[in-house]
Amino acid sequence: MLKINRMTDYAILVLGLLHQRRDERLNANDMAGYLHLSKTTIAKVIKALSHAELVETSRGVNGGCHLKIDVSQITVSAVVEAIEGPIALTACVEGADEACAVKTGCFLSGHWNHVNDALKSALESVTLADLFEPEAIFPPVQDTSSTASLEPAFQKV
Amino acid sequence: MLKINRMTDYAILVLGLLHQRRDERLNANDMAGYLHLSKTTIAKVIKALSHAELVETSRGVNGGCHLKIDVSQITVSAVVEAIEGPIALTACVEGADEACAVKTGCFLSGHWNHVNDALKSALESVTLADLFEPEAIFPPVQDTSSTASLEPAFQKV
DNA sequence: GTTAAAAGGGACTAAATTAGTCTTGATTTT
DNA sequence: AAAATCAAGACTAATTTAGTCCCTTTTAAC
Repeated sequence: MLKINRMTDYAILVLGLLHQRRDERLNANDMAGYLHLSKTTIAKVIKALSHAELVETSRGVNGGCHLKIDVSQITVSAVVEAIEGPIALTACVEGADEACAVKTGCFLSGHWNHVNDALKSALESVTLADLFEPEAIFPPVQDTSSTASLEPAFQKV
Repeated sequence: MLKINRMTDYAILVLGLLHQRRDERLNANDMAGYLHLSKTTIAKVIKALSHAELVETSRGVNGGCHLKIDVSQITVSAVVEAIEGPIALTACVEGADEACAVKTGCFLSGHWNHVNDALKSALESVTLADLFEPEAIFPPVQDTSSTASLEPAFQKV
């Protein structure tokens, strides 16, 4: 159905949370509480975001994670690529994980690149700031301990 | 990885074949031979294309299938939608198969629509004619019987 | 009419992908 | 040292996608 996957959804939530609490340093456990996701899943997302240099992490006691660049500079495309790898509609597209086996001589060769580029720039034209918009992204939470009071933006199926 | 799925690939091959041999009426069996795919898989693809009114089919002896409209009027988006259903990056998007469970009050609500629209128009801006281009799409085949001499444009993994 | 060749529809199985968990190791602060 | 935290990667479970099969309907040819 040409949809982004769940992990990418989560990543956007994580980035939204980090944006809202951008003067704090949140660890995976905290985020899990806020977002009602398991710590390990959050950890996996953070790993990818860190790898893509969208967030900065620090280990050890009081370690955690914060945004490396402002959400106005993070495109949807960047998040998708951070989690799902290069955007490549088909194996025929340059930059695909595994090259199309019949590339040479394939009658579609090259044409998919156009489609792909169009798609990519569509995703590049929207930043997370556009996505989140003005005010109150997440309703403020008083108690960061046991039970978080925040509903997930996307329901866990 | 945000890729179109295999069936959509096949659909594009089928449409390419129907375009090349547009004054014939091809049945699933013939196409299977040309494209090195199983008859049942082709049948499935045709079913969807027929449903989307991209091809016209006729049953019975000497039945088969041909393009309903010219490839210059078939967008990549139309093919994707024919096979994979409405283009909806997330459940938050209007027209998604199953609505986002927390739509009301979801802070991302509406914003995904922009992203999705951008993406959709990217896919709408390219027709199959653009994809196939000028000449010889499929190398001419002399013998339509047992062994087809045509390589598949996408390798079956 | 009967028969054979086709598509239509839908259920089912198998394969592939994605999500989620767990375990072990490396860092860093107290 | 000890505890908290991220890093890496293997592993399992869940979900999705691909592919097959069976039975029905239609239609041309005999």
